[in-house]
Amino acid sequence: MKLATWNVNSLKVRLPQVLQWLTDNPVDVLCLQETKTTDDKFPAAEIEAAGYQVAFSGQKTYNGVAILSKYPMHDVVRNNPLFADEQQRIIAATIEGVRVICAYVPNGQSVDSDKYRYKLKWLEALEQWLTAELKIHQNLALLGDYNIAPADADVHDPVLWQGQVLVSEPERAAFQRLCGLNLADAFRLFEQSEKLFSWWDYRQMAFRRNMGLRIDHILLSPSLAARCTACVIDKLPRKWEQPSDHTPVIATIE
DNA sequence: ATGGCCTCGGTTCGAGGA
Repeated sequence: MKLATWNVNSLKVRLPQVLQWLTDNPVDVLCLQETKTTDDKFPAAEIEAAGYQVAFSGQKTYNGVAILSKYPMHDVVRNNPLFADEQQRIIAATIEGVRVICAYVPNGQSVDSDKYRYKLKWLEALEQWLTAELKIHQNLALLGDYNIAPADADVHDPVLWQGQVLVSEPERAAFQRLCGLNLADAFRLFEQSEKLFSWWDYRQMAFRRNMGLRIDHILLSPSLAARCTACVIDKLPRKWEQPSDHTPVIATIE
């Protein structure tokens, strides 16, 4: 089973790329973030025509998440039941015995902002909900845009980024608390090259200069981590015309 | 160079992203 996550930065703009990517990478499950579209405008027919079932939770202009699956989805849940949130940032479904949670963690803007405090509260509530979910589901995968680079190895220039949003200690501590629920960062289960990232700013020719961060992650419960044989970042779509600033991450479960 | 880009909504700019 292959599980993937991709922040597409507008599904309306990126739908052709998503369909192309699925043709090239026929994963079983693809979690999308920043669909930026209301549910009535979601391109379900086009995705279904490509052989995927779809569950989505969107809003106008901002946020929005979706799960694309080759297999039926059960017990679909939108948002964290422990956290009242106007923003559509979570959708979950059980697929082939795996609880798949697709998350778009708030960006936080800057460490002194209200948005940052919202981010930390949001992550705390996510931890609480995951604790309950893990008691119910042995096989659980949390995929998405975490907007956190967990360690300096995930940052192109740790000195430049020190203390900044996406990298700050409270955010990293929140990420570690998720790992403390016995969730494993699939990417770090394997030996990886240095300076592999999942996001690059549109400005400053950041992609060409590999000025990136690894902020898109797949966390796996112990039973899934034991069956995980690979986790890779696919840089290719970042080289396409009019790309998302994020690129897909894929985990293989045997 | 305390900024550069992309998307959206909806107008010709501001908000938000990261």
